[in-house]
Amino acid sequence: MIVQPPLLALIPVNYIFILAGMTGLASPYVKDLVRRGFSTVDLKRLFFGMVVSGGSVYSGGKKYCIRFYGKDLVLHTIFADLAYVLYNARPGTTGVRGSYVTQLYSREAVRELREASPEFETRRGGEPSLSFILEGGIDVKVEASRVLMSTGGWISCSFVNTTCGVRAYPRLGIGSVLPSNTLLDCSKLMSEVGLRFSVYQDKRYDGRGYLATSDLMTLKRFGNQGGFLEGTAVKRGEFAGMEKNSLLAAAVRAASRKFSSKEEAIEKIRELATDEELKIYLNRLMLG
DNA sequence: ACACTTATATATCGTAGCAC
DNA sequence: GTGCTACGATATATAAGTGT
Repeated sequence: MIVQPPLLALIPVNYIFILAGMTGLASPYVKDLVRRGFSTVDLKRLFFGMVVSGGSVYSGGKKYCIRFYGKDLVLHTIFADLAYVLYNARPGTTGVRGSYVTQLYSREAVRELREASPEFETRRGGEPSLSFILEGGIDVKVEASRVLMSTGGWISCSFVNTTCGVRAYPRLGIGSVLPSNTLLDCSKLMSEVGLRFSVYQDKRYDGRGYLATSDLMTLKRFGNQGGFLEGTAVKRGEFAGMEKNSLLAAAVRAASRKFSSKEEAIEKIRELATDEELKIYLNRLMLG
């Protein structure tokens, strides 16, 4: 439960920010959320979601710090914007070996996060629930699914040999060794926004696992609901560096085709993905 | 508030292999 | 042979302190 002075919490943030001209927001994504009338509570759901799936809390002595980690700079911008809107603080971002850390120093934020997700203690075996997201309406859930997929999710495309050629095999997933509680909440969230995942256990870590699917309907639906947040990239493997959404779209289109070799399949997917990136780019131009 | 350090838990993927 | 599920490697991105 996110506890707030009741009235203020439900006033859409845009009333405040339209007046303020939305100055100081760097991320188009957060601007858009504000424009769409997301309330403070809803933005907190997304903010805490980001922290739980890709950050940490630290409080010791007189220090209160919430951090966010990851290689996608856009996500740090979003984290920083949300922190600004919610706590009127400007977290700093520092680069560490090709990745980034963004640090928010706010006693208030730490208190509220601990309240919303008391089980969140990543390296002490905590099993954070996502109830603070599941309590929200459908709009937040859709956005939360995108945010979580962007911080902890992955898209990959591998290949299998068949007698009549090579077939592409796309897979969409989230997590790797998430605790079962978190995993089930995650799965619930996804199914509530129409995405069907299977739960897989990682036998090496008892009770931990991930969600994954190669169901084309789910891949397409996820894409139609906005997919990964724009600007997030594939981090490893054959398609490292590629925009996640481009690979998603390319893999969906390649899934029903046959190729003469793995190399040909990879090349074709690169081509399709470049097309997608062009489309995204043109779209952005047209939207201004 | 920012920057540095460090160990290791783990994120991310490739592929083997099952059932049908 | 297709469509899944499970397994496992491994490079390193995190997570959490600490120093200033």
